[in-house]
Amino acid sequence: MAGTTPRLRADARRNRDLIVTAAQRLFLEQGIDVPLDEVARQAGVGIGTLYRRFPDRDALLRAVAEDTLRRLADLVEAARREEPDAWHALCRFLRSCAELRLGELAARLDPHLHRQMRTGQDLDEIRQRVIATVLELAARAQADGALRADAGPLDIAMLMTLHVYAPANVSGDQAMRRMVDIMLDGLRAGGGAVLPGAPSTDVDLRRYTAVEP
Amino acid sequence: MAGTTPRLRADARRNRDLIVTAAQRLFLEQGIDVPLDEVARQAGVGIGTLYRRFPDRDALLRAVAEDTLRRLADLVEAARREEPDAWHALCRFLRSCAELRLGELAARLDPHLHRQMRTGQDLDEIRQRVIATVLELAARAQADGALRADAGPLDIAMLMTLHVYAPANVSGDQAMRRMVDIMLDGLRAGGGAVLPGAPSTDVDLRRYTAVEP
DNA sequence: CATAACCGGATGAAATTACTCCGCTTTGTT
DNA sequence: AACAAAGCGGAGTAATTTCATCCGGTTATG
Repeated sequence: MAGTTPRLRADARRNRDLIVTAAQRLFLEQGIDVPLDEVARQAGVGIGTLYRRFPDRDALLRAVAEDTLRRLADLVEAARREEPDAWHALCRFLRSCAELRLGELAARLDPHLHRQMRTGQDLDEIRQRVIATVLELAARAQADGALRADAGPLDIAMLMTLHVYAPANVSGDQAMRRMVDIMLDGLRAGGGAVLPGAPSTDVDLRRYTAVEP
Repeated sequence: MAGTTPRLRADARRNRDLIVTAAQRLFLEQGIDVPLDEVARQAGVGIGTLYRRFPDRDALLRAVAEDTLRRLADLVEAARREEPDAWHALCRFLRSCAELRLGELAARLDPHLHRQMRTGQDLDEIRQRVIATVLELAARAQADGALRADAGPLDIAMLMTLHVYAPANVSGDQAMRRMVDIMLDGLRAGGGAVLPGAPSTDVDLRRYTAVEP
């Protein structure tokens, strides 16, 4: 991502963004193997334009992943910055994350990125930032007594990549929101465990987050 | 499904089951558009065998759906029968449902079944049974004061179709189990809502279950 | 042991998807 | 304003994937 992009003409830049956005949506709706023609069509650009900017599917995949991680980082950092209370910050982040389905997208994208190691460094840096911030919030919320003591980072990670098939006439957004709210209720301090089940906190931590390693 | 199957030779029957089982697994792992060749391969039978038993993809889809719904019905009815306490029955059902990912499978399958209405009747009958039993359990649990008053059938429906991308080295089963446990904690009476968000109980009920209509 | 049912995979048809190429349009610069 | 460079679109072709059939050999069952 260094000198490869000396500059991009205004229209080119705009189209590039349209493509990434369309890809993001389609990856979620139809899986990451959607035909690239479809992506171009949805983005409202010609297929040639897409292929010029992204020589192959992997390039597009990486671009989408980078954008996703970046938005994720923005979300969690904004929440941390603007929300004094750690628990509220966590709630806010997880909620927006679910609504935008960013965590899910990242989780789906991730396995496909490890086949191509190049440019993986950039992505990894952002990912680490996300992980660190989320963990910090969780730790603080726990220290404040707001987050259950037996909740682990793994729980947060899973909350981030949650997905439900929304019943008809309920938007995916609403469904996700509701799910997350319920889970946050479950994670709040004060409730005992309904069923035995290991707290799953005894597993190596740093490795679990939106984007699994 | 009436007189179409006068009888099936022992090996034929066995192979049929192998195919359905393999399809079930692959539909979950790779989506319902896996190549049929792959299904045959995983089932350990020739492609010819598959096509003889299931003339086209839709036939296989329907067979898998039927099996899935049947297992779902067995689960919920067994839970209701063997567990005196409604809340515990509900927990048990939702837990096993999540572990086997039956709800998710049903949800994924459902939209594709409505293109072909034939034989839809049989399926619908089972589905109705599942829905009715789950709703009954939920109502009873609520009456017992175990399930939060502001929890709706929609919440149960969503719990059934939940899915998380399990982080590496954590099995999907474990992940699902944990998620469901947390959500059940959240749904238990006693906790207040973390965030506003409509209780989503004000939507038509009978229509939301594992298999959305 | 006879035969009807069943098995498997090689095989060709059909559909999907990937990717290139080039004449025309837009942008930004002098 | 006028020119050069960068960008655009999509028709068209190649490659791959997927579907679906057919038939010689095999196995269950009475």
